[in-house]
Amino acid sequence: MPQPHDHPYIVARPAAPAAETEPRGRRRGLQAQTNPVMSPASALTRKLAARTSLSPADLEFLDALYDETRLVGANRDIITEGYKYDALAVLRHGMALRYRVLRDGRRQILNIVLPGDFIGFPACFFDTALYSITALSDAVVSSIRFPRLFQLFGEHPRIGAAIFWLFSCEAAMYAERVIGIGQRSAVERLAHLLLELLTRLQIIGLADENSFHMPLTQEQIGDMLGLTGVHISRTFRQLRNDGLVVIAGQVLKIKDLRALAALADFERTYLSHFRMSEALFPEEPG
Amino acid sequence: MPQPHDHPYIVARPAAPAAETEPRGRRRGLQAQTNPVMSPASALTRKLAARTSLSPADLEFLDALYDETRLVGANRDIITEGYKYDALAVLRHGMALRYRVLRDGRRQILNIVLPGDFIGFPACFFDTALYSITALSDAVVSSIRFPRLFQLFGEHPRIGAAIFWLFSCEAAMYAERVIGIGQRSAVERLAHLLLELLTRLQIIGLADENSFHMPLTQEQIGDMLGLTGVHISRTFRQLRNDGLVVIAGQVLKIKDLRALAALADFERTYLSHFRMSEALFPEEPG
DNA sequence: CGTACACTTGAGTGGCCTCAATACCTGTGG
DNA sequence: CCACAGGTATTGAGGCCACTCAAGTGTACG
Repeated sequence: MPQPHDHPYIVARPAAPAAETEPRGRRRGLQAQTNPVMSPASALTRKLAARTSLSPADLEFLDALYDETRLVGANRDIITEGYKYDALAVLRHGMALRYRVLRDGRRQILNIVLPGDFIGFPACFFDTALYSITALSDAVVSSIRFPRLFQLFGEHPRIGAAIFWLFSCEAAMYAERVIGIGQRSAVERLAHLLLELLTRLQIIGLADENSFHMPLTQEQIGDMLGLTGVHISRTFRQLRNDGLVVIAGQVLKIKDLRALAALADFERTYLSHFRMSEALFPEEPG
Repeated sequence: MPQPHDHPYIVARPAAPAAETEPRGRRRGLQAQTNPVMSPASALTRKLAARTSLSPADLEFLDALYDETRLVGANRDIITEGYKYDALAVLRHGMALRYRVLRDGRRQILNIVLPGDFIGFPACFFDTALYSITALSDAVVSSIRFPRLFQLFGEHPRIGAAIFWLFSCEAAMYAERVIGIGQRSAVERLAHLLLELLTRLQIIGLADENSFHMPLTQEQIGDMLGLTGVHISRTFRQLRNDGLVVIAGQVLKIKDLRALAALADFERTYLSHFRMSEALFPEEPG
């Protein structure tokens, strides 16, 4: 994957446009990333394999896991609130936002969906979707129909348990956001979000030691943290003035990781605790 | 259980307390559920049966579901953050709070756990618990060890799917709280909480048409909504002045349900949407 | 009758919001 | 090439919602 660092989150685009100064040929064409969609292991497989040991049969099953794959253009809904969906899906490529719009137009972004994350939890377990999910960039989504999901639980218990555990992570991340919005100040929330993004992007190989490409506008960050975009700008300035972060273009670099973590009360543990309890595996498979 | 009316929200107390202002013989709504503590069906079984049809074998399995049962006194932790737990548990009796305390002492209450709710999701799927759960009143907790849980998924797929769905509800409730704290004002949040409590208590038969016993102090409500207890007091006054609610003793009565729901932008659907998708059952069991 | 706890209410403060103006970048079209 | 529009970020002025601090009430309990 030899791309520079313009849009590091687009994993598979072969000819990624370099810097933002360069002229780019076509804007919203989807054709670029079609063929090498997911190289040897998908993001989901990587996430699972990092947490539990998978048998060759498991890996084979994961390779043929998806029922259908579709492309979603940037800024288009993958899931729309109120509609019915009867399959679980996985975001295999690109990024997306899960959000809800209230009657009066206020919007709350619940979380950012990264490659390898599930889409449709908890939506697909309800009769109609509770939230909308919109693609931040061109995205690739694959679906898993329920029969296959249950087959999975029956025949590949380790994968089933791991997926169970991924759902737990999802719930835990919502809970962490409740804590953040409920109790922390604007700087703390922003610092926490930056560290969360850095950590999650590192896990799937889309961030280096201390910098990453910020995929969100300041207004989106505000909608995510219960603040206004204007105030996000002021808060960023504060972080910059304190020498904690540097923003160059759309690349955000964390200059003092320890200080930022201390400010945010960020416990890396809360993401590294995201390892599966061994108790989930009372018996080893053959 | 020999104490007087000090903790009236303890479900199973035979002599339900009266409101302190008016000497009426029985409390409204609390009367019905007094003696049949957990009789014929547990709260969990009732919740499941309301959503899916259970075979006699399923019911029999549910009756013998629990591995051990223990009592927890009021104000004692059922689960403590940072410790390891290797079983899923169900709150069978009493109420509890799930919360996290930050370094500087701020506390965020994530939700209130009612009879029939799971304890230990997502805690038990991590190596150490992410949050603490403390008993509001004397409580009865039963645990389900993992082997039995997996047995359940293998041998009683309908129950397994239903439990899956309950976890989805849990995640969705966290997400709703994010939306509430992130976007709504103090009155809206409080109104929403009151309606959520009313609805959830009604489902398990602990509330009547428009009133219920408020199990939380105002400071606890504040910690739940990201506000201070003082401001909860002011907000309650506003709701009282507007003729929306009445508080007598610890019984909260909603006088104008429609107006309160409109104020809170409360969609009853968001709880009634909590019915399981039929898609979860591609095939009927025998 | 004194302590403890929850609730109420007031006065003053502060964090974040709203409104608004400006600058910048990018793509589009004259 | 420049003009223009749309989206994004920055910065200022003023306002409001919720906070902090504090005093006072009512109830429960020893």
